[in-house]
This record gives sequence, C-alpha cells and structure tokens, in this order.
Amino acid sequence: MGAEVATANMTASQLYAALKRDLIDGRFAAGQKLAITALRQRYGVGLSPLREALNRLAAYGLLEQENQRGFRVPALKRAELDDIADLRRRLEGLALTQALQAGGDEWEAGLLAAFHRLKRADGTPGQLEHWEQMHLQFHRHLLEPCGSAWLLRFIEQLHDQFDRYRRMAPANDTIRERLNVQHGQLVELAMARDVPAARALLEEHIRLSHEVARGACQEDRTRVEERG
Amino acid sequence: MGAEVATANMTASQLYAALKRDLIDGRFAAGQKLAITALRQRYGVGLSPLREALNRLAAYGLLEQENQRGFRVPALKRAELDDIADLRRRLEGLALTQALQAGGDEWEAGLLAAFHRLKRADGTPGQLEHWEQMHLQFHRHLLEPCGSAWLLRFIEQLHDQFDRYRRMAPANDTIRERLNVQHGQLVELAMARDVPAARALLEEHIRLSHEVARGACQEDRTRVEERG
DNA sequence: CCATAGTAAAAAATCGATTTTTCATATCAT
DNA sequence: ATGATATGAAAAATCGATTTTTTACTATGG
Repeated sequence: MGAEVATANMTASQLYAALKRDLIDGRFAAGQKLAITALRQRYGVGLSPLREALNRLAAYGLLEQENQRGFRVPALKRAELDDIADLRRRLEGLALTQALQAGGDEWEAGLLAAFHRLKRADGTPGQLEHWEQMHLQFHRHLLEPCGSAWLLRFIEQLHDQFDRYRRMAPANDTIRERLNVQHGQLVELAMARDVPAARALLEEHIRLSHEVARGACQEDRTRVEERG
Repeated sequence: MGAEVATANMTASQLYAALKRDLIDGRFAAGQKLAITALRQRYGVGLSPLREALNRLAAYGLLEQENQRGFRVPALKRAELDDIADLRRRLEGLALTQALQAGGDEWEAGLLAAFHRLKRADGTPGQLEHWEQMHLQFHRHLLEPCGSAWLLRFIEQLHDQFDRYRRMAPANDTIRERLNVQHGQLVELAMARDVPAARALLEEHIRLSHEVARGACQEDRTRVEERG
C-alpha cells in the first residue's frame, strides 16, 4: 500500500479530503477491509477524527460500514457502474438543460477559462492528478447555474462514484482523444445555447466514458483476458 | 426540549436512527445549534458514538457541520423546499415509469398490502407516527422495482428532507383528504400499468404535498399571519 | 462613547486507555 | 474424521480525561 506516512498534523476536513481522494483514486483495493490502526499511522491522526471521517464517507457511499466489523471499500460491480452511468446521464441531462437557460455572461467566461485550463493540463505526463482536478472543475462549472443545489449534490456524488471505476480502468487513448474533442464541442454548443444538441452530446460523452470505465470491472477484465 | 432521558444503552445504529427520526420530526428547532453534552445525556450514550452519528447525519444532509463550531440543524428555507419538491417530482417520475415496467405479481401484492395498512393507519389519533411509517413504506414500495439503487437512494434522501418541512407545517384536512384519495388512485393506475396517468398523478401528489409543506417556512407563516 | 485587546468560561475536538466484540485456532466429544 | 465448543489473540467500539478552539465578558485606551 501507499508509503506516505504523514507526520504533520491534519485538520478533520483535510483528513476527510485525503481519504476521499485516496478512495476515488483506488489506492485501497476494492472489497478490502480497512485496518483502522494502519490508517491512523498512514495519515498521522488519532482515532476519533479518523473514525468520524470514515463515518462521513460511509454515509456518502464511498465506504461500507458493517455491523461491528469496521469499514470496507465497496466492490466494483458491473451492474452498479451501469446504474451510476445511466443515472448520471439522466441527471446531468436535466441539469444541463437548466444551466443553458440560466447561465449568464460571467458563467460563459468561466466556462471558457475552465476549458482552457483543461486543455493545458491534458497530455502532460506526471500531471494526471492536476488533469483530474481540471476535468472535474470543467464539468462542475458547466452545470453550475442549473439552479438546483440538490441536483448538483447528487451529480457530484455520482461523479465521484463513477470516477472510482474510471480511474481503475485501463487507459484507452482512442476514446480519450474523442472525449477531449467533446469537451470543446460542449463549450461551443453551450455558448450557442443549443439545448437539444448540447444535451445529446453530454449524454454521448457520458456513454463513452462509461465504455472506458467498464474496464475496471472484474467481469469485463476476465472476459477480455479470455479473448486475448 | 424532549424529556426522554434514555437510561438503557443503545447501539450505534439505534442512536443514528433515533437522531434521524428526531431531526425529521422537528424535535430540534430549525437553525438551532446542537449542544453535544445535552445530547449525550438525552440519548444516554458516550461522546464517540454520538459524534459519529452526527457526522453521518451531516454527510446525509440532515445537519450542518461548521468548521470547529459543532453541528447545527439546517434552517427551513422556502427556496430549498421548492428545490427539494421539484427534484422529488422529477426523480420519482422517472422511478415510477421504470417501476411500472418492471414490477411483477409479488410487487402488486405488496402494493395492495401497503395501501391497506396505510388506510387502516389513517385517521387514528395518537397513531401519527405509525401512519408516517406506513406512508413512507407505501411510497417506497411503489417505486421499489425501478431497478436503480442509486435513484432510490436519492429519492429516499429527498423524501427525508421534504418530511422535515411537511411535519413542521400546520395540518390541512382538506388537502390531506385529497392526498389520501390519490394514494388509492395511484394503486389502481399502477396495477393497470398506465404509465402516463400514474406518473401525472404522482407528480400532482407531490405538488399537493408541497403546498402543505410550504406552511413550515418562516416567510409563508408570516404572510399568512399578516393576512389573518 | 466606541472600538479594541485581553481574559476567563464554555464548548468542541482530540487523545490514550479500557471494554466489548469478532475471528482464528485448537480441543474435545461424538 | 467431523462438527461443535472453548480459548486466546486481534480488531473495533466506547469511554473519560486532556488539549485546543471559540465565545462572551471586561477592562483599557483612543
């Protein structure tokens, strides 16, 4: 497992953020049980703040809490990924429609800026984590003005779940290039306020990401290996 | 505040359930800061399990966690209720469509049973909490076979949020009677697999509940008092 | 008189130790 | 030999005490 033994003290929310990042990034094996004592050392924190962070993550859906048996990283299940991707498509479709109607000039400016940062971050090796950040921020900004805080909350939650699969999946440069192109097209259609086209493209974008993310599932990997 | 000082020990999940129930039931004033020491006594538990439950509830959205300033009951805001109700309508609409396509014989049987229990529970004074349970179970059962665990999860979360408003609102017997009638009509349309009609009715049902729940918001109450 | 810095009280967060529960291994009876 | 039960080790959950942070109050200077 990771070698990062943080000696410096962290605040509670920093601990939560670090754990969340490591979970989405797949730094703990799916299905694995978390050893609390080991985590305590890894993050250099006491028991109480650690357990509180784990409880929050369990409520968020990034951990499973078993009766008196500690915390477990959820398994990566093909059926659940399909559910997550399907719902993402529908919810982000809703949000985009509203965002295109509500977004103002300031939003357009921010969208261009976010897209620019995303493009710059792409293709730079060793900067993967930075690209992930820019990518998340781009998609977040796109839907931001939709007007529903709860819808955005659920979309974010699904996005985090989805990323757990996507980051685990083997890279696919062909699809990745297509996805990158779509980001630019999304910006154009958003600026043009072309609701049906933008929505169709966003749904296609998620479908394509879904295709990549499937590579993270046990079932699919086995199937691929059997073929090869 | 409540007089219930539980002497018997509770498990962690019982404590979570009790706190959640009390929050949805409005037993803590909206906007109020929770005094941890008082809660410790009220539920008869130690600090650690209590804080863990509060953290979970904050992640769920039934509490707000401020930096190093403890936990606060979220205020009841008109705009947020509108958001919650609007999203409920859309998400439950989606789920119902799928549920009507997927639900089998066993589901139909269960739906009739749930409706029967709901009817029996109605109008019995002093059994309000029991009616609330049956009501929740009825709506849950209606959407159950929709096939998306995440959609059901979000719907449940929104339902809990919505109920915090509805239970706080003054009773309205006229509307309540109409809502009760709609439950029966929903069962009929569901059994007939009439997707468009069932969906329209469910959305109307939520719209009507929304009207009731609005009575919980400060702004609306003031407006009513000014008129009277 | 108002603003600001200092101080004491209160509350929240964290820690280390203790208790309880689970898990794995070995023993015994059938 | 197999299955059930007991026992010890390990892990999780809980507790009480300590430390840190916030808040309310007071005094002091402008």
